[in-house]
Amino acid sequence: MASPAPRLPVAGPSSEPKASMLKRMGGPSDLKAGVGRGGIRTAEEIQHIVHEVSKRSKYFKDQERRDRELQVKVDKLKGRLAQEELTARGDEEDKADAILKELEETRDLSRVIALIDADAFYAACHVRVNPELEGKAFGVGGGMLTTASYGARKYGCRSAMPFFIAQKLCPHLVSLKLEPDLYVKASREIFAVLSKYGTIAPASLDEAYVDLTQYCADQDVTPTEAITRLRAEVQATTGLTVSAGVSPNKTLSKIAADVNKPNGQFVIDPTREACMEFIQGVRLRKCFGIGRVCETLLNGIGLETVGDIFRDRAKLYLVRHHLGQSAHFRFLLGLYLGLGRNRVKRAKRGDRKTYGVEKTFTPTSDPGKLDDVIRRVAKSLAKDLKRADFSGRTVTLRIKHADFVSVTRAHTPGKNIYLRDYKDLVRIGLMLLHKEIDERPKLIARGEEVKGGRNPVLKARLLGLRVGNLRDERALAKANKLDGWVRVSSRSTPEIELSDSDTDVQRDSDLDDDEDEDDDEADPGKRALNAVMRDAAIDPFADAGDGEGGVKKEDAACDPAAFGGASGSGSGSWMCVDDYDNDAEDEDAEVVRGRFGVHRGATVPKPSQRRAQQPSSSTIVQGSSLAAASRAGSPPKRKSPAAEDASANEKGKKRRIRKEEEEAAKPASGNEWTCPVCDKVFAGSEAAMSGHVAKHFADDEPPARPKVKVKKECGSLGGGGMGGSKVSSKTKVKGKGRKG
DNA sequence: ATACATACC
DNA sequence: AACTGGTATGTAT
Repeated sequence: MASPAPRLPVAGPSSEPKASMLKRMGGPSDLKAGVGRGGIRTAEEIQHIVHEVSKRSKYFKDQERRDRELQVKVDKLKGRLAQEELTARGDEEDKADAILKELEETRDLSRVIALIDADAFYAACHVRVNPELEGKAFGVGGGMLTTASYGARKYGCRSAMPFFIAQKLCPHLVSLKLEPDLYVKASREIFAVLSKYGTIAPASLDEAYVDLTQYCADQDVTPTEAITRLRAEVQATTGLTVSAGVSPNKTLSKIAADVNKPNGQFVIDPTREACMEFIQGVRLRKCFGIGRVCETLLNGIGLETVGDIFRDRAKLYLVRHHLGQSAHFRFLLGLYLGLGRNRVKRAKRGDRKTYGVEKTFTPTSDPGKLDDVIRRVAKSLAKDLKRADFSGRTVTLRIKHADFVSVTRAHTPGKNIYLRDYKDLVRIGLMLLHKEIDERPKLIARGEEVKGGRNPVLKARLLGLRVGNLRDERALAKANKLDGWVRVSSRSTPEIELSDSDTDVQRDSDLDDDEDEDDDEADPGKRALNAVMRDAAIDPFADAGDGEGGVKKEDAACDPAAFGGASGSGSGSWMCVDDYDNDAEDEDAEVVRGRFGVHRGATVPKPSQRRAQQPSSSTIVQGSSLAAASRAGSPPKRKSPAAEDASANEKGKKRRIRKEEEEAAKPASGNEWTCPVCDKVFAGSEAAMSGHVAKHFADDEPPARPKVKVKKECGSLGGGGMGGSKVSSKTKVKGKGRKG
C-alpha cells in the first residue's frame, strides 16, 4: 500500500476522483489479487489510469452508485456505534473474551492442511507450450482477461479486467486466445501429483487443498519437508510452479499461500502462538469471506487488520448485529484466533441447490430480442437439468438493466410441480419477463420506485433463468427402485398428467438441437470424469456420479462456519456436515436427502430415450414455415405466454429456435467453455467453469469417517454470508432430508 | 415464497 | 465503445 509519490500521468480536468472510487475501480490490485512488488506502475498510477478509461461508462456510474450506498452503510454503522457507546455497560470485552475462550477450546492443531495454488495458471499453461512467451506481458482471454502474465501484472493488468483497460495500462499487451484443453490437461497433471500426498479437494482448476497429515506421519517428515517435496514434484512433472500455504487449517493455509507467491511457500507451525502471530497482521480483505463491503464497514469503525479485531472487540460487540452477515462477531473472533476448518473433503451431488444460465448481450429494449434471449437461456438450462437429472419447483428470472442494476423475479407454479423441460422454462421465463415489461410503465406512471432508470421501456443487458428447490430425479428413481427415470409433471397445472409422448419428444427435440447428442448414456459424467482422470491415474475420483454436485464449499465449508456455532457448538455443527458428507452410507444418504416421496408424477420412459433418434439437425434446419412465420411475423404484439408455449410445442420448433437465436442480441462476450467432464457449456467465464470442474473432482470422496451426530447451530453466526461459510444449520438439516 | 446483497472462482 | 457467468447463503419482508 505504501506507494511512492504520485506521479499521475493522467489528465483529469474534471473534479478530483474520489479515493473510494479509485480504489474500487483499481480493484483488488493492491490487496486480494495483489499485484505486488516489482511493479512498473505505482498503485496510484494504475488507479488513475483505470479511472480515466472507465469514468464515463455506465459501469462506472453503477460503481459510483454502489460506492455511495456503501458509504451510507458505513455512516450508519458509525452512528450505531456512537449510540451504543453511550449506553455501553462496560462489560463488552468480557463478553468477547468469554466467546474467545469458548472458541479456543475448539482449536485443533492436529492436522497438516495445505492449499496449493498454481502461479498465473492460465498464463503459465501457455508459456509451457510456447516458451517464447516467458517474461512477456500478455493476457489470456479476449473481452475479459482470465489471467495476466506476471509480465503484464507489473503494469497493473489483472484477471477479470476488461482487455481494453488492461491495454491502457500496458500498451504492448498481447492477448492470447483461450485454450481450455491446455488448462484442463495441466490441471489434471497437477492434481495427479497432489493426490500422491493425500486427500485433495480442488477448489478450481488451479487450486486445491491437500491433507498432508497422513503423509507426514508415514514418511516421518515435517510439513515443511512435505510441501517442499510436493512443490518440487509438481514442477518437475508438469513444468508449472505452484505456491503453497501450510498450517493446521484451511483458513490459514489459504492466506499463507499468498505470502510467498509466486513459486513460494509458507508454513505455519502447528502451535497456537504461531497461528495467532501469523494472522494478526493480515489485512482483513485477505481473509476468505471478507469482501469489499465487509472490509469497508470494518475500516469505517477503525479496524484494518485481523489483530484489530481483538483490540476493538468491545466495539465489535456493540455493533455485532449490524455488521452484515459476513462479519458476525464469532466469525471475526475465530479469525483473530487463527481458527479454521481442517477437513479436506468433497461435496456431493445432493448439495446442489440451483441450476442457472444467464447471458449478457448488447443492451436492448427490443421485446423480440429479449424473448429470444429467454429462449436461448431456457434451452441451455433445460439441457443442463436434463443432463444432470434434476428438476426444480422455482424458476427465477434475473434482469440486469442497461445501467447494471439488476432485479430478480421468481415464480413457483405449485407445491408439487417440478420443472425441467424447455417448454416450461420458456413459458415461465417469458411470463415473468413480460410481466416486468408490462408493469414497468404503470409503476413509473404511478411514481413508484423501479430499478433501471425511469424510462418506461425496459432496457436490459443481461437475462438469466435459475431453477431452485431442486429435486434429484436420479436419487428419486433409485429410492423408488426404478430402473428408468422418474419425472413429475412439468405443466403449470397441478394436475400432473403428462402426455408422455408429448413431453418426451418435446424434451428431446428441444434440447438437443446442437450438441447434446451424446450426453447421456449410461453414466456420462462418470465416464467423462474417468476419461479425464485416467491419464492422471487418479483413482480416488473414480466415481463421480454425474456432472454436478456440491460446490465450492471447499473453503466455505470450512471456516467461518467453525465459528458459527452459537454458543457452544462451534465446530460441532460443522462436524455434522462433514461427517454426513463423508459418510459411508451413500445409499442411505441419497435416500434420505433425496427428496422423494412426492412425485406422483408419471414415470417416464427410460433414459436413453433417444434423442439420438431425433432428426438430424440438417433435417431440422430444412424445416419450414413455422420459423419463417414466426420471425417474419415478429408481431408487434407479443404472443401470450400460452401461445408461446403452444408454439414451442410445435414440431418445427427446433428450427425456429435456431433461427431466432441467430437473431437474438449478440452475446457481449464470445468465449465459450465446455466442461471436460460433463460438457456443460459456460459462456464467457473461465472462473465459472473452473469452479464447476472442481465439483466433479469433489463429487465423491471415499467415505471416511463414521457419522457423528451434531447439534444445532448458532443463531447469528451462521458463518456467514461470506463466500466462505456456506454451510448453515439450515443447509445441514436440509442436506439430510430435503423433501419435495 | 420472494427479493436482494455479498462473496468466491 | 467496451466491465462475465455460476452458485451459495444470509437477511428481510
